[in-house]
Amino acid sequence: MQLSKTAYVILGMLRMGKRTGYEIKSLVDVSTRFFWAASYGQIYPELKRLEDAGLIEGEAEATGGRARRAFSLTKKGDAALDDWLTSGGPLHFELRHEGLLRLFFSDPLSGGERTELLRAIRGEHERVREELRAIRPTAEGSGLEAPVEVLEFGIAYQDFIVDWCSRLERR
Amino acid sequence: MQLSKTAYVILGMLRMGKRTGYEIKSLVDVSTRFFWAASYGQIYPELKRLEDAGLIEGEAEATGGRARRAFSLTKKGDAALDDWLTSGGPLHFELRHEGLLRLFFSDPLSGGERTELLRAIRGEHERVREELRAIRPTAEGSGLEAPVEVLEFGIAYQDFIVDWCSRLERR
DNA sequence: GGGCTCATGTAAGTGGTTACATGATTAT
DNA sequence: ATAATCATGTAACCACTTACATGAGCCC
Repeated sequence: MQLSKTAYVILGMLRMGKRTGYEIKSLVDVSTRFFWAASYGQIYPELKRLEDAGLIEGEAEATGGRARRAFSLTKKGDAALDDWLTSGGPLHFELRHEGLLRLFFSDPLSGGERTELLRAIRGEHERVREELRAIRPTAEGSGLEAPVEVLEFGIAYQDFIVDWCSRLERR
Repeated sequence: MQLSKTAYVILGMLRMGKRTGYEIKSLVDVSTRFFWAASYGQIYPELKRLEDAGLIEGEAEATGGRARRAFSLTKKGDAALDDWLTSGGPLHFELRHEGLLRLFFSDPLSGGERTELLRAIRGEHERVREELRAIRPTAEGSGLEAPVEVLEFGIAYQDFIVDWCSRLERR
């Protein structure tokens, strides 16, 4: 029963507590997004698949508002998540970075144009860094350790790229 | 005439000289791959589209061996590449990192299991770092500056992640 | 009344990978 | 002889994004 990585994002979020698809998406946007994004177009169909496979179960909650279905892990889903977390095998890693791509081909550009490009790349990463700093309180308030550590990594990671751009700009 | 990023990879590679689809793929694998990968399934159809759009032109070379078609940039293709290199707008940036994802959900794991996970992540990045170091001579022999700079970034980047893993492992 | 957040979904499209089919030339 | 490399391409599939449709409740 080959699950996609995004399926594990959902299982992981559900282990932290019963949640709706909407809540999962909101959580992803303030946590895993910078190293694993997910859209509604993935989440809702995946919830359906996971439910059909018996890894999660949804419960209708008529809270007066619009109908909502909150999901929780079944024993089977809990086991599947653990299996994935502790399994060996290669860890998928992929980077797509248009800035580096442009820089790679930048030899024919003028010095000014190259500096401008570096500034643009740095700007993007500064922006992401600020976004990550903004969600720090949320992560720290969760009571969990790992999300904070990963977030700190994210901030340090953006810092690293920002510094590298600055250094190159000065040359 | 919206071009995909991968189309620009092709245009960029062709500006460096006339090349076949096979050669482009080989070049990508020893240069842009770690921040922008491309497969034959993308390259050959994209070459066709670019030719139809008049951005590149192919010339059959009957070199005795199997029929091969080497492509070069047209003026139009050259201009399109320059436009992209100097245009403003947001730079697409995306990371997918299964290791960080697992780490994010690792609170329920034992200390040993978490350390094992960190070691696995570090191992992957050490492996990529060695691959990048191995292609250093190729980049340096190209006579171009930018590819070397970007490669050095790649190595430093892998180093950064390796160090971060080591630090966490010791805790 | 208007805009925001909560909430659920789907359809169309994009971008990309994997696996396959084919075959000549070159190196061991 | 046989394995690796050069070389071209396609079909099926997968993962993901974007845009849309719908609508209730809540705050100003």
